[in-house]
Amino acid sequence: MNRKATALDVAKRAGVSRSAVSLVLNGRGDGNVAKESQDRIRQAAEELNYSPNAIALSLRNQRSRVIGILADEVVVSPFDGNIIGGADDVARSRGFVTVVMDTERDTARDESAIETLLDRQVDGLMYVTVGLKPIDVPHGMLRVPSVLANCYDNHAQPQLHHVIPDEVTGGREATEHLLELGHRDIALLGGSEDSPAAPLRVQGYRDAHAAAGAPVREDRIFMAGWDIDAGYRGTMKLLDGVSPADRPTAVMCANDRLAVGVALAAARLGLSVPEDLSIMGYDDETRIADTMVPSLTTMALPLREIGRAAMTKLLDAIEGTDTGKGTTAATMVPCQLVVRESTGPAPTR
Amino acid sequence: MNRKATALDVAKRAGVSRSAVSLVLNGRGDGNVAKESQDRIRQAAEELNYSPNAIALSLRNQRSRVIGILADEVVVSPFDGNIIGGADDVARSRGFVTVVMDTERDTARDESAIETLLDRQVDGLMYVTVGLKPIDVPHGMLRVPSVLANCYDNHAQPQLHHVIPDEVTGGREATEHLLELGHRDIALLGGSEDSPAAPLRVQGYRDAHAAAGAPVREDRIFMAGWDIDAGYRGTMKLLDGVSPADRPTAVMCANDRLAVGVALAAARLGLSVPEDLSIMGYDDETRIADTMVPSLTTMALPLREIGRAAMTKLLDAIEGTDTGKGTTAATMVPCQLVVRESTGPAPTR
DNA sequence: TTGAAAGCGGTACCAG
DNA sequence: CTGGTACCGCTTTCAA
Repeated sequence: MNRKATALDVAKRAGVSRSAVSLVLNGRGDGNVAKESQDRIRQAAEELNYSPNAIALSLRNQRSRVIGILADEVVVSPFDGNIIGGADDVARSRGFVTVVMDTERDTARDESAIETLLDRQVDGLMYVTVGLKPIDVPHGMLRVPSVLANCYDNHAQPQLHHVIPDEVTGGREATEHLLELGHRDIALLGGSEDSPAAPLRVQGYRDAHAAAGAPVREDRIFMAGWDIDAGYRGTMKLLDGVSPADRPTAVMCANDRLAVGVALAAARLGLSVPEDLSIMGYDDETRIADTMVPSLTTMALPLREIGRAAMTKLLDAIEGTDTGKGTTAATMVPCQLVVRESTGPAPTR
Repeated sequence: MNRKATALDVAKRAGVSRSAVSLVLNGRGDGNVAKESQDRIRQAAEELNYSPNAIALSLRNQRSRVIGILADEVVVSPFDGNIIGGADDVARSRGFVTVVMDTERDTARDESAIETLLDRQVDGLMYVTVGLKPIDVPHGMLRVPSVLANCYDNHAQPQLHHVIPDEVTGGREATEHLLELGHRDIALLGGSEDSPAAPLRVQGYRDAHAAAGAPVREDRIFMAGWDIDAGYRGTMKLLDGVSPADRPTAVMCANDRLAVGVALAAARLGLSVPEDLSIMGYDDETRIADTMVPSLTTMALPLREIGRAAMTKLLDAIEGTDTGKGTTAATMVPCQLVVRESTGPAPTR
């Protein structure tokens, strides 16, 4: 627990002044410090295992090279973690460090968390949410460069750039996959209206049908919720006791957990997947979609990419690399179809 | 993006010196500063929305009131997030802030992450892992007070206190629950040997049998893995084509995802849960165990409590509240049985 | 009761 | 090429 070496320690050991140490270790030794001293300094630093005190640096430079990330729910979610992972990748590669504060869904803590971060001189701020959602941008976020990831400003005049997945296209491409397999009666378990992602995915579902000239049956669309039991119950309602001719041949789900419920219900009803029924997930949730039996065809959310894009935008703004002021206030990142085993050709009847 | 007010700003506005501001705002105004000045100072601070610069404070006090948390995989896991949540609770309540760095399973990044944290003057360090596991304690952790959560020191002479779940008791109590329901033929899907948790839970399973005088059938124990497909395939091997008299009446799983696989397989085989087969999970994974159909009886990992206990231990050490040096080097936190719908009385035959 | 000054660990400027 | 010095924002000691 002994204290770390300081620049002064290094200077003493090398027999020079602190300023020399600073110059050399920051690569501006040539032309300012004698070659010989440079070597001694570098060696001394090595021996003492010296690295500059980031706190002192921050105070001096008025910038900390720290990006504060405010998450609403990383902590219990397998989802937005990937956003943070992607953001962290980019930050590290550009010499920044991220610190994460999680409010565990208590938005009342937003402001004070931001204040804490601001007191620590963060150079920028990023707000991350688990699901796509509108937020009230905490006041303090306007005081430093900031960006929103997977969420967007609730206000009429958005002040911050946001990066979100392209849910409409995602919903459309998922549906197209099913249509291409010959399905013409595709049920939709659509999540619930409390998430803005749900209606967007439904929109994609409609768009795909329209483009294919396939009629949409409104009675096939259920806003059921997001969990396994909702998928199970929805499927039971849809299929139990229904004659094969009247059954949808595919179910598209607003997330993978719903799809698990659908598969469970199908199994109880003695239906084979995908022979009798194709199941399409959404999210590509790790350890769920890839390990289901059969494994789930799903629309992967580009979480990592969202994090990367948001952080890139943010750092560009901080470092003044940002090219245009007039660039769009939003970035849409495409989702990615992952074809596995739970979807197949529509059964002939 | 205007700069924050400093103590000097407050002093000017109140017409006093910086020292006075410092004294008053730190509660040591009485006896040192005139009542009248005190009021003016407090008012000025309020008006300027002043809060001290944490960076400067850290530099001055040589302590930052920041706890660094190194996580091996929060980011993609729904699990150890709760440990961090619990730890953060405790830290905040005691006036500390936590900053999380995630290495995404790349232990090569451990040392440098710790170094980064140390450069930022963290007052203490906590290492958190997703699953129970032995680790090589990064060198730097010995330089400040540190604690291990959900993991433990690989070395012969452990230097750090660790907080882990009591897996043996967890495995035993889960088994006891089944035994009490009358089950005498309980299969075990035990995860895999690469996790130290697996053999401990198996040990609990054996202990419970021994205590109940029930023989253990070795051919009922499978080290299958941890995912849905492993649970599915294990169950198929166990039950498919086996006459009812030769079937186990319950399956105990090393985690909830295995249990999902078991339920799926049972459904395909036309078996009812829990009437024909009881299923016991482990972990109490959010949104899985509680929303399965039927919902899973499971052994909840005390993740939040682990985080709380570890942080408490750490802060006690930092603040010198720690009572005894000779206290145990480890804390075991009990797991908690959560009874839901997937377990029931053993079928009579 | 108040204000001036030192120092935490750096960096950067400037005179020598 | 070198070392002294000011300053980042704050706390604390000490002298007035």
